[in-house]
Amino acid sequence: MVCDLYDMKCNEHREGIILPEVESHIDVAVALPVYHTYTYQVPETLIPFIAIGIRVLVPFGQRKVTGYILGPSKKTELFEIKKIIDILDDKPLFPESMISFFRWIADYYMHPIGEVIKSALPGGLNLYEWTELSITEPGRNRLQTNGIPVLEKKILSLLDDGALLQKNLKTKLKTEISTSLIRKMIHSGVIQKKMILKGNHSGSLKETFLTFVHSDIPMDQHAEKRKKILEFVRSHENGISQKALKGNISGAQSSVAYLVRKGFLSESMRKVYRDPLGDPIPPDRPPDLTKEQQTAVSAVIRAIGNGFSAYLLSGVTGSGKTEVYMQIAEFALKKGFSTLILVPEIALISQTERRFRARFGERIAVLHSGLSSGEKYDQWERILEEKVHIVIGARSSIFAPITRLGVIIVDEEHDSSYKQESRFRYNARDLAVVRAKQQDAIALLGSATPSIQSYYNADLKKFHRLRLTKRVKDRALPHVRIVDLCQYRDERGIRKYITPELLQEIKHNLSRGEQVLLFLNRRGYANHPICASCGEPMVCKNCDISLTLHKRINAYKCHFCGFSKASVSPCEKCGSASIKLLGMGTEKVAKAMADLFPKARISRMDRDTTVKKGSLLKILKDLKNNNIDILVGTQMVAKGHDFPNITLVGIICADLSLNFPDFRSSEQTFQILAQVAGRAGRGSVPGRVILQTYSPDHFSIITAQNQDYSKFYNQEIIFRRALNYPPFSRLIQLKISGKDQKTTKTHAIFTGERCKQILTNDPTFQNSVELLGPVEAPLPKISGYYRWQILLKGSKINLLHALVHKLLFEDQKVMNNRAVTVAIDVDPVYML
DNA sequence: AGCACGCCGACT
DNA sequence: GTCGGCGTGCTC
Repeated sequence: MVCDLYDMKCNEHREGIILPEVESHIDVAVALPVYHTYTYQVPETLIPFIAIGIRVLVPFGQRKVTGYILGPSKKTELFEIKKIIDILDDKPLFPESMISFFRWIADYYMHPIGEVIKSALPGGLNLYEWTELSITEPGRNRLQTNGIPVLEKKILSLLDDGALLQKNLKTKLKTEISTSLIRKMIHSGVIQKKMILKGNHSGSLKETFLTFVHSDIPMDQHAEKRKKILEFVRSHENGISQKALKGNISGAQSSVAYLVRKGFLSESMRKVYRDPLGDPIPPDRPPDLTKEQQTAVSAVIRAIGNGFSAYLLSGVTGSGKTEVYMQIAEFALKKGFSTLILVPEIALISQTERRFRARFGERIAVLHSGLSSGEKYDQWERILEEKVHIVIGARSSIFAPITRLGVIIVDEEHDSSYKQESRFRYNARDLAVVRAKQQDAIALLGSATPSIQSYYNADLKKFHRLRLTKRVKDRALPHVRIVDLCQYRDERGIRKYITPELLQEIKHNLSRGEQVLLFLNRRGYANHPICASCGEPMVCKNCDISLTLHKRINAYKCHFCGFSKASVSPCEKCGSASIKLLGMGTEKVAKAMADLFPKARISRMDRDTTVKKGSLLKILKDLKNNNIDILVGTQMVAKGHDFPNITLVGIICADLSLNFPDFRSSEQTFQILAQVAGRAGRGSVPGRVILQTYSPDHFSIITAQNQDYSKFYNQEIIFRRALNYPPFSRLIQLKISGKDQKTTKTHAIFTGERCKQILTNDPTFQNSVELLGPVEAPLPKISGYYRWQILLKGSKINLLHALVHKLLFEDQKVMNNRAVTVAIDVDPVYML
């Protein structure tokens, strides 16, 4: 039932998309958080119109909901089978081959299959039936009378302004309303309920197109303009959209209406694709490959079309991995296969995406979180109709509806943004391998700093290893100098971090007109404000986490929940107005640079300066055109950008991620340092890096100095083995959270007890599953929610699955608590 | 998720 | 007695 990642056996393919015509019973996954699928009957007349992957409207309990056809029903009839109400699509929304993928995901991540499919598809498509409440005539009369209960009066007056969905009424009232009161009011006739269907916002965008018919127009005072329009339309052989015409000839509206009415022009609706790509990018041509690149490319293209295999491409920063990807995609295209490229989720458009666009132009589809659901739907349709064969996008693109899949490429495979940390917790990097295996495709994971997990898989020969050890054009790796921050501990303020060594190198660069990149993985000005008189730290009221001062907006901000308060706020405890600003972020570093080098052009690149659409592109453009001398940034600067003019990278403080209470902190630190250092010297001038740290002897830092991945790996793997952490064990984390401190704690302890009971009572678990916790989470309160966690550790994932399965289905009390949520995180990444 | 049912304490 | 709050279970 449950499959081991990378070793799954659920690889069934069903052929053909039309269900057997004799079969009128279908298996449907409803788009709701329910774990089972349901059987429905299709009326004889509708049978020709159904297929796997088509959505249907079905009766479910008291209402109608959207469901997805998974296939013919195999269940025996032990219950009354209802009929489907409607068919919502005229063609499937995804190829049939994806059903087994969805099924696998639902099992592996223990998530309801309907929800899995729903989050895979572009949003806003589904129909649901909701209860709408409205006031009646007797209700209006009652509203005028005196002495009616407060709550009832509130409801009546809200509904008097217009009908409301029951669920919206609940949010508007703020206080919890009982279904009983509503029921009573319906019964007494002051309000009434009606079921209404809602949803389905997106779909194809259609525009009016005009085509030329003839031009024998009567000669009157409008003739000149009409002639002009006719000639313009005539010059467009395939017709022109009304929108484009209006853009070219002002005031064409009324004339067009006339010309259409009289038959000089003909009007038709055509599907148009909304273009999410924005600025055009100049095209490029494939360069000559290095020997190593050539080896990597040919290894992969030989394998395309010959069944599943997986590759790990480890190539140092600047070794030209993207070029390898592009040539593989080009070859796959020639062979008639599609390529899916996953890139880390970063602000709107990544360097990799831009380079693919430059090479392939309109032949690619992009999918990322910056698209509206309409734009996403258009891209989805282009892929589904096989109009494009290269798809590039972030995490959720792993669900792109590609039919003839040849290769799935995961760029920067170590990046944690492949892991989704909300509602449906999955890892797109892992799913890439699973999907490739199911569809007989190639999985290619690439990184300069591969995850320990993937490198270990290569050790186990699950992945073939491909290496790029040299930078392109024989460019040298940057020289990294480590500066021990301990010797500057007693300096005042910013001098603790802007060391003489760093200063000297910056001066050197500025004098030569070369660019500097300063990296600090923390945004804002000061991240640790404390009261100068009583020492109380300034914390967020929702999160129990230190607030960060942001000078630009003149306010303290919480980086977890977004809460903010004015920068003049006094101490909550003693009321003193004098606040000491300890700690520092990119804003403070940028200011220090401006003070030290008043003539230098300084820019900042972090989430605060890039939220506005286009602002990231502007920074990148300024860098490219040498309009920036010093760029200060967070980890955002380390992600896939190519800055050819940067020759000096200063890492202000390398220790920030080293002390996290997380078994992956060394790995994360090595990755970020090696990546940032790799930003230096990507042009013709060799790069230098100043790496400042309080732990100059830590192996993550020493190995990052030489970008020596295998040395890092060999040390880290010893720790993992000794402590039995992944990749030597598997983990499932139960994340328990609730608004009430006490009930959350109680439920966490209760859940822990249930786990312990199952483990001791069932002999299959003996000595093979380890229970750690329940404990309060390292960040015990975020956004007003108290957080606890339980970690399940074992050598076999199927035993961990079996345990959680028992919690899910045999003990309703654990998962069905209304006040406390227990989230299941299979292969957790973020464990704070 | 959303809805109904039914058990209980508080009130006429 | 009955109203309304809340926990529980079900949806083909």
